Amino acid sequence: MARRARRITMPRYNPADIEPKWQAFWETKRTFAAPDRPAARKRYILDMFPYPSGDGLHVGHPEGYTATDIVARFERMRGTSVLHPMGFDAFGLPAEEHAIRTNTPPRESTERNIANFRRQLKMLGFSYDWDRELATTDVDYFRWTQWIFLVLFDTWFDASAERGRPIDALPIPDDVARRGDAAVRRYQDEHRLAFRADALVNWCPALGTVLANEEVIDGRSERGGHPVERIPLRQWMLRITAYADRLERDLDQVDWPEGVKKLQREWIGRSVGAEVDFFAGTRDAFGAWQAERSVSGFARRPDDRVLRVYTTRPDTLFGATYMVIAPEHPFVDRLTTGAQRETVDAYRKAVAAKSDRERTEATRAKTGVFTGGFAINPVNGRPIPVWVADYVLIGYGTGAIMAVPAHDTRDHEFARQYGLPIETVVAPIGSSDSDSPLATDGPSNACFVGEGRVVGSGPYDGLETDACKRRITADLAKAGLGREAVNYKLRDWLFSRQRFWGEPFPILHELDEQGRPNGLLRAVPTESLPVDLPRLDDYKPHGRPEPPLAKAPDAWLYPVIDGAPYRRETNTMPQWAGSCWYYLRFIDPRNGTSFVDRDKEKAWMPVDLYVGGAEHAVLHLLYARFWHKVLFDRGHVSTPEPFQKLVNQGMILGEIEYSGYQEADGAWVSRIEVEIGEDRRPRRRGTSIEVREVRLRADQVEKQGDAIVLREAPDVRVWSRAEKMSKSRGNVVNPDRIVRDYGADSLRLYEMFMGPLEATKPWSMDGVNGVRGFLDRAWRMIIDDRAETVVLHPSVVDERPSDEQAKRLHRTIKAVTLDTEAMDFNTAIARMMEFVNGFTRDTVRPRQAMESFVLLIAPYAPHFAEELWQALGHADTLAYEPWPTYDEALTRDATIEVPVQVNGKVRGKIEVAAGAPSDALERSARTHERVAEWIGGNTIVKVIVVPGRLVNFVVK
RNA sequence: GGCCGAGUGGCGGAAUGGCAGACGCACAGGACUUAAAAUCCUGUGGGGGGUUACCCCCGUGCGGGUUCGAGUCCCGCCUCGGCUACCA
Repeated sequence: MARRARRITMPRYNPADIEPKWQAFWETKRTFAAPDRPAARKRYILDMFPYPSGDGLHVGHPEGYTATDIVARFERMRGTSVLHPMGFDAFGLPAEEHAIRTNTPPRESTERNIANFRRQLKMLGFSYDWDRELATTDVDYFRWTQWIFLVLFDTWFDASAERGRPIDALPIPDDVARRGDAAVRRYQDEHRLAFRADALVNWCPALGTVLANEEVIDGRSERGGHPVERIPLRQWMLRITAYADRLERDLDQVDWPEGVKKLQREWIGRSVGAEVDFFAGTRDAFGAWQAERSVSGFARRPDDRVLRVYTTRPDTLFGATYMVIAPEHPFVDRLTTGAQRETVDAYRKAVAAKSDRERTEATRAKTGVFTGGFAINPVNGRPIPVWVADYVLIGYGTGAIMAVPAHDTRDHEFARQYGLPIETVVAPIGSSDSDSPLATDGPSNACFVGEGRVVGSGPYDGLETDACKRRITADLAKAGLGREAVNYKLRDWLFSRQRFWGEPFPILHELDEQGRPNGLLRAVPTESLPVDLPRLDDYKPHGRPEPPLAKAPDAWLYPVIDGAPYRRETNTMPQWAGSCWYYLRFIDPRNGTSFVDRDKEKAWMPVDLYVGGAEHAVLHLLYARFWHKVLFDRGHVSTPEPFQKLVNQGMILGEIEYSGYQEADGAWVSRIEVEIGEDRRPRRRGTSIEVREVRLRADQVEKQGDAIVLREAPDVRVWSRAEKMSKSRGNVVNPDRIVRDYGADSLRLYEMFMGPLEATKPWSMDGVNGVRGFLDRAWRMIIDDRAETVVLHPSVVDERPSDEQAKRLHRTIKAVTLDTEAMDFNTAIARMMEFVNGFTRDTVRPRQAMESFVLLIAPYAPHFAEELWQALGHADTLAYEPWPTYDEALTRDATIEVPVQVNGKVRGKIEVAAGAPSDALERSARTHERVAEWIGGNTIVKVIVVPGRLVNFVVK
């Protein structure tokens, strides 16, 4: 027994021994501490830091982390100065919910969860510089989050210079200045990048708390299913819209996946069109108004008599047959006639009760009511009815539209539903074909949203869409009735949350003599930062629609500064805040006087490689870019963009599962006979017979042609698919278990070997086992597994590699180097497997080749490599050993095999010298016996020769 | 509905427009063993032919196209996955 135990623990590859050993080594030697400033070439390699949930890491985390770790270790070995830090995005709802449930401060559970995450990350052997670890919840960290907020608060956007500038530099109009100091301060407050405005919040009376959007599902609270109301509350906003153009434009500078750039562009949603004023008065007064406008020009703000719309299709103005205003539009009351008042009021009330989600449910039929009022189309003087409908949003454009049902699908749907006229004003170019929508559906029913030629529009007839847009817009501008306008889908960022577990705003509200806020704000002086969270007696909701911090002790809530009493801002920042700038703090995490040292920032920024999930493609990355640009404008950072290269790792799904469907009596139902009903329950197609999904084992099914069928009943098709890992499906893979059973290096290697980093891939336990088998074989290639201690395999000797071995070695070095650079980790691993397969067969394994191999695999399986490096006689870590180099000449064969095709089909192969020229190739190919047979008596029409690749005879 | 991505052996996947299926898993056969496990070796897209070396046909979701040549490029579809949702 004793002998057996020794055999297993020593010479066999045993990750349970060597992984903790090397982790301890790296930690005590501070192997991966990054220099303050890079020495030579630098790489800042960053992971999107995790939210430390109570569940710990799932296998998706190590995917991206392993990828960046490989790049970091690879770069260090190439002499690059590497900054590779890790931290925790630790504010968040789950911790607060836990706090409410258990009445313990959220910091306690947060720190427990961080400790668990840290343990798991260290167990995987990532080469982070742990000296730089931070959490967004650290008081030392959010002190600077608050400081940056004050930078935003101190900045206004100078549109003419297109950049943020100090609020002191904001020009104050004379009339404001004349009204005194308070008026000036209010004017400044209105122009800050951080400002306050009324916005709707989700207030749940039953829970007595305000809910985040993600806590509201179908108008009810996620917990308990209680109704949620939308009530207005004074909120902090960040003026991200001011940066919309730059956020869009600067996407050209970064090396990001095109898909992510596109998502951001669409989220910003820049569109160019026109604002047009419709006179909302009588036809008689219209002429006078027109005359007035032709003198005064287009009004900066529309007065009470006009309804202003935004359109991207001014060319369709003649087709506007009605107008729609949003239910929240201030003109609703004015336009509503007595007869319609009751209907309109009822409609608005009904709409107000609906959640955003209900309102935007696309499958829902459009609703709306007529106001009884009319407005006059400025291009033809025709009065058209004004409706109220919730398909028009108050927050976009002007909150009012001209409806052109012939050329807009939404207007078309609405018009058909309420019997409003549809008038065609654009004809598709070349529309005489029978397949045009106009021809098939009849002009009055058609909806053509494309561009074409203008018809039925008086003087504009015959123009093409673009030309007509320009002409009409210019004509309207001349008449003072319209102007070109740009709009964005992007809205200002609602930045406050009614939560405890977030960064407090460093803002004070001035109080009047009665102790009530007078509406004037004061920033907490930067030397008084941080504003820490107070300790609360309990974390239960207080039942009022205001933040939990309103429950804070008076000593916190009502500070006195310079003898004046203030009330602290009680909102907290959203979770996004901390992640907007953590990459900067990593550069200088313990700086007590500045958020980051200017020189260090200059030396390390930008982040060269940023890896994370695609779920952050828009919000996190857009918010961080926005903050970065503000800091850039104010001279605090040196680069206009924070993240140079972005890579999204793909999702890891559960193991492939097979499932079939059965009726209640056990009868199988083929997959194609199953449909999912409205209630999301599966039933037999076209019937009401419910069927249930049954999990099948792999040996119960087989593949027949394109279909997977039941082995016992081959006419029954079944499903084969991999699902997202989820607790409810029971297919979650726990990294702790994988590390225990296979080792961290196997987990790392497997996740990289599964497929391309960016692809969605199913998990496979057999795959993990297979990769472990590779490490076992590689171990035995170098270590004598029959010895009592870790000693080299007798085949490992100090000899020069044979020519054949040298070729294999140099080819492996080349392939692994290029693949690692390109982040093609799966193929790099395949090349290393080939190396092991080759050298395992050799009984002479030159030490030099073995050492190179160990260095190549080091970024991928670092513990494994360190142990072998030590066995090969090295005392120190290999983390900074020079990356192996290859000799291009040694990777090449002297002679190569070239396929010869006849009419594109391979009919033979010829052996030629590697550098053989075309004519030699062709000559050799012609002599090939079987090729000659295939050419036969035909005439050669053409010969294609690609030197080194192939010869192709085209014959007739 | 829109946008993005993907469809290649039994499975995960590989392939600058140039020999489809590298590498791994699984499976099968063999060696070692009293035996099993482990390990090592060999084979493995489908179909057909041949005594062996080997040869032929088909094959990258479907239908077209460009090209001497297409998994790869273009057009039109189908299926699956992800994201998104009336932005005028």
